[in-house]
Amino acid sequence: MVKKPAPSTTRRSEKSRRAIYDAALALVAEVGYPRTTIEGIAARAGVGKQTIYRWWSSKADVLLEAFLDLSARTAGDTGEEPHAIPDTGDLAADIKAVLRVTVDQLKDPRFEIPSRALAAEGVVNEQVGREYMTTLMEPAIRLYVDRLRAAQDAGQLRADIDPRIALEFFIAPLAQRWLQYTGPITYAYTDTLVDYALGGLAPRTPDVPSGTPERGPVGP
Amino acid sequence: MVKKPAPSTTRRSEKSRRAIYDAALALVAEVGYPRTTIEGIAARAGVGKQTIYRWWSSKADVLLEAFLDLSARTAGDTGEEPHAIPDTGDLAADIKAVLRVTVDQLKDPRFEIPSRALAAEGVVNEQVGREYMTTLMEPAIRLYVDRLRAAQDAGQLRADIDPRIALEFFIAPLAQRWLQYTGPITYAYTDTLVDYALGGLAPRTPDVPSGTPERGPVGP
Amino acid sequence: MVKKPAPSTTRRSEKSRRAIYDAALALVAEVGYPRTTIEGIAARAGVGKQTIYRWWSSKADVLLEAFLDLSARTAGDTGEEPHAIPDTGDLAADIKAVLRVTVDQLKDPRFEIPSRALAAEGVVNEQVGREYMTTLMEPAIRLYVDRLRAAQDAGQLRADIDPRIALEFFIAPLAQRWLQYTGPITYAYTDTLVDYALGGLAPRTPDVPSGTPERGPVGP
Amino acid sequence: MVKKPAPSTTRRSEKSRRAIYDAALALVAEVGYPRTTIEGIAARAGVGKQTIYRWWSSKADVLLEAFLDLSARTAGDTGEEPHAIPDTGDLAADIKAVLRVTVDQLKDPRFEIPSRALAAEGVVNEQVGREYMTTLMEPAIRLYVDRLRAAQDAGQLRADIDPRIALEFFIAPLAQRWLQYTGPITYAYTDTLVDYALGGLAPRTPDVPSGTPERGPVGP
DNA sequence: GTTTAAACGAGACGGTACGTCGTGTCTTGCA
DNA sequence: TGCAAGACACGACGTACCGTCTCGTTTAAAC
Repeated sequence: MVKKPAPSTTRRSEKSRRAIYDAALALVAEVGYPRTTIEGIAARAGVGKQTIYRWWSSKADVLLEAFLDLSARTAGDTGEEPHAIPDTGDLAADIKAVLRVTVDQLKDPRFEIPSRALAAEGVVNEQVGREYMTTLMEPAIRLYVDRLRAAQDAGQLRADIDPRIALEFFIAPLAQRWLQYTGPITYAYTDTLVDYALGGLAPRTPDVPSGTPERGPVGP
Repeated sequence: MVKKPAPSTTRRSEKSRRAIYDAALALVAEVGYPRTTIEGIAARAGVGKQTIYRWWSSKADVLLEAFLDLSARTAGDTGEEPHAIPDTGDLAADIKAVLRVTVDQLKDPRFEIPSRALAAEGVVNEQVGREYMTTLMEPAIRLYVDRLRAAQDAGQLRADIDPRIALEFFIAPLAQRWLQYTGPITYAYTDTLVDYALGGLAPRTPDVPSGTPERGPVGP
Repeated sequence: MVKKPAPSTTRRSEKSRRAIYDAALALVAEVGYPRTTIEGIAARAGVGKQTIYRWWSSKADVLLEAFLDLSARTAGDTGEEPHAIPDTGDLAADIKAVLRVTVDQLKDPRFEIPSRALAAEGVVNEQVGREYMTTLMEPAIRLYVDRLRAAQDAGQLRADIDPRIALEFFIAPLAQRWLQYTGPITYAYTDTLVDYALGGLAPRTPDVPSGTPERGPVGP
Repeated sequence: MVKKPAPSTTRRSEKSRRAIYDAALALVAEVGYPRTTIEGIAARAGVGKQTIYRWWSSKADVLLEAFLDLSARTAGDTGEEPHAIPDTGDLAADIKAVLRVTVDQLKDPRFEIPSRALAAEGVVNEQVGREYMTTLMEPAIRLYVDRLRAAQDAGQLRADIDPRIALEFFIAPLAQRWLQYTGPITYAYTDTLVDYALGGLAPRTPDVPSGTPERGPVGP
């Protein structure tokens, strides 16, 4: 997790690590990311600053790991969403359900503040950004890919669609509204996204069943 | 622009403002946003710190205005994209063309570094985020809405589609790839986005298999 | 006073300087020199650390100046000893009187603790040592030289004596006992020093009135 | 030597002790006393920090013992001065000779740096100061006392002189010049000290003009 | 010759202070 | 009188050492 040269992990104090995670998450939640400081985390965790610098290279790094740990623990508690997207046979309904859970999570302050902080840091710090992508988003993305492939096998999705791109229709608009305040985030909104994405934006013309839709203005 | 109480703007030194804009953009480009400081901007601009604090409330605010000014000047130079999305009658082609310009811009370091910095700040600082949205994104969004409405009038887009949501299929995936390093940004990619979005992801069958309620406008 | 490049002294805050002097002397008196820290001085003086680092280059430097200021102020209050060694015509009595004052001062904790700290620092840090010598000791030394020259003129002191060296007989033994705990410091002791120094250690042999006393063992 | 409670010395590693002495002296010589750290000594000696803390109570303590060991070893090599001040019958010459050796030693960097460091520490830390006095200076002082007593017996020194005080005329001025940079240290200087001290500063006249009570031993 | 308890090297730990940098406010002197 | 220059109180930075505290691992004494 973007570690310092990692001194022999054997002697490492588990208690300190836990305390640091807790302090970091608590402080970010209480005062926000920019006003969370390494000194503050250390003081709150009852830990020397050096203990943080020994194991992590930056504030973002601490928070990333703390958040990952939180996610892991939360996932451990409740088998919420982490294992797979349900496959009831109804692709639209399945994805809508998952997105509703995502909406809830985006609004849960326990998750929102640290993950927003990490996302922001990742925008400007490519290393953190890629780390965030890899450890936090990629697993979820893979679940979408799996579900979409299943849908293709079942003929519910066009076979020529790249699932890696298709899933962006579900999550990217939501992400943008969340990250950039471009609009409200509701169940109705995510439901609509799924409908639009699956059905397409252009009118259904019987004579053009599939393939590239752009063929210029159809004259009358 | 989130100003301080704004002392009588009449006496304001135009020369200082220009110098501050230039210094801010130059520093962000050279050392990145986090290592750009107000002291640094003041020193580089040959200006007292107080002159910055008098007119702006934060580093983000300075940069936001500086970037806006840059955009305005650039737009003034070349009538690039700012006025409207072309309407050749071919919706897909028009949007693809615009997205290609957007791709170019996202990769132009002159724009990328400051706008990425502002986007990051906006993620974590809601005030900046909304300001960024309003002043930088909203104008572009309106152009999309206009073009999509025209397409609806022309029957190239389903009439029951909300253009404000539809346009997110074009820009949100691109934004996410750019902000969060979730994938490469190419012309082929944006072209594909347009195709998928307009055509939909589900196979075109007379009866839509999934339980989506909007089955497209049922012609009379 | 071993200053930093000395930013234009005009803007300097007199209040801060006073507060720093007071805090430094108080802390040294209370907790001793090694446990006096720049952070502590700044906190006690209600001053930013940078204000100290701006004007002085080290803890020793602050204390040296503070002590000098204290000496100046004290001298201003009481016309104690600073102007001259009295000349009653009786050299021995005059020097004994001055040394008694010195003994008192060496035992006054207000002076002892900081000057001991400075002396210690000076032993190991030549720059501080020379500064200490120049600003604190040299003026006193000059007074001794003056008085001894007057005694030479009056025929109370051998004409071939270098006063610069002679005075060391009065102050160096005292300094050594004080600095190195080589013996108790009392009026009787300093009186004895004066007597021994003026009278010499070797027995008085009428036939050798002056000149170099070492002439080998005198036979029978 | 101000030791920690001293765990059973039997198991003690001689090799480590030697390494610590060497490292301490080397570091003090190389970077000076204040920048010599216990961590540094441990690292250089290839020894755990605890091994130092187990046997010594402070940096000063380590160095004091190391220096004492160095002195012992050096004295072992060359029978330089440690045993006695020569007694050729010529008191002045004997003391001058010893002081010349002292001058050489004060200028030998091998001795100067650590002993200056210890002296400085001793000025400010009474415990170290007394230890320094007892273990390093006292033996030498005793030699002076012995020699001066012999001189008294031989009638070369006034019988009413306290040798413990008299010897300070020889070593205190030298010590002060060395510790406090109050003047150059040369053979000529120490020779002069001896001459002045033995002969006295006041002119040799049958009746002593100044009011000093001790007029020398009044013969029977 | 084996056992066993110490001293050992290594180094993580909670702390304190370092000296530097940037913040946002306040003050001074020049133009 | 507005502005550059910059001193100020504040506070976080990342580093260096402190002295304490485990960890295995020698190693020398006691068995």
